[in-house]
Amino acid sequence: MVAMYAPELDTYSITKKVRSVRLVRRSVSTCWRCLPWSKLEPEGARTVRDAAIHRISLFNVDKGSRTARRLKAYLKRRHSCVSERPVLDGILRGPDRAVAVTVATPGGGVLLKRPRVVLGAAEKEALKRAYQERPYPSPKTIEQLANQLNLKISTVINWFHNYRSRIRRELFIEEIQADSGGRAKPGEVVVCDGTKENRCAGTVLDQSGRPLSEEEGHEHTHTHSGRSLEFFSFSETTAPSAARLPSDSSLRKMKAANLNNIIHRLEKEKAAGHEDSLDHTHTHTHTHTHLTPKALQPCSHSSGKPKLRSSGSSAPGVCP
DNA sequence: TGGAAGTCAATAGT
DNA sequence: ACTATTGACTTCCA
Repeated sequence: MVAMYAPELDTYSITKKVRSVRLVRRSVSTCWRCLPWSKLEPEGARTVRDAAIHRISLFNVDKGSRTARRLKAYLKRRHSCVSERPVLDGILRGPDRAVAVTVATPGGGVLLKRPRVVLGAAEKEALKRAYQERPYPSPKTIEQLANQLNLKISTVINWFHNYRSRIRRELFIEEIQADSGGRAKPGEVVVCDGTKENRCAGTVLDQSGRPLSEEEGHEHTHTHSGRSLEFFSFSETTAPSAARLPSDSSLRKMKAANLNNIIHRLEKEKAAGHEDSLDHTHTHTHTHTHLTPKALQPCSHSSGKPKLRSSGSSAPGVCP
């Protein structure tokens, strides 16, 4: 029910207003009152569009309310606008309450279905290689990547965000499993790809699951390459569920406890002089085991063009 | 301001 | 029809 998501939405008045001008033949109450938010398409969207076109005051909700924000996000996600001034900007404008639905252009703004960007295999490969080079690319690098791949900058940014997030999530699951099964040595993690397509790209992560940037790798490596790095193999049983992980506080607590455990162990190892015996010849595929928070900050400068390779990979940390 | 975390939804795969 | 994947988005935080 919409009410579950937007309890303050005045569906009755919406129905009344829309019906009163006979904009839609279909039952508006069906559109707004009996369907979950996710099922508003196409009726819900049409209703919004119709209302927008005819300048109907549609939503009697606070502009900053969750309903308003959710509606805006919903529309923004699912529609684009051919108006000169986006419909979205107008929908939630107005005084704090009684937000009016308006349309900027004569003839009515038309909400069009926004096509989903589907990255091609070559683009994904290039992005992954760029990620291996620099998990935290600078804005300049992102721009260059976007240009080279003919993508929007926001798409590249989103891709890196999502990619890091999903790698972290999978890592977390593996660490939880490792903790219970004693299989892996957390903190010394070379995570494979994080996607179904290529699970072995060899990304180096820090103790919190954050991949190091290229610079960080150079600056903070050479410390524990003598250790045996654990290559996680993402199990088919856990990976799919990763996208639907519970997000409750217990999970956070588990993660925090796990990370504390990792840090504690690493510090003990360091105190025991493990680092003295480390091989310093390896490159940034291996990460420092005791990175300071500062060292974990993303680099702020660009190292130039991302090194995109068309085939094969000599990128560091890549699994054979 | 940028990153993490969480969420939504389009699309592909089964 | 259902599920998994993944691009895009939001909020929160340092």
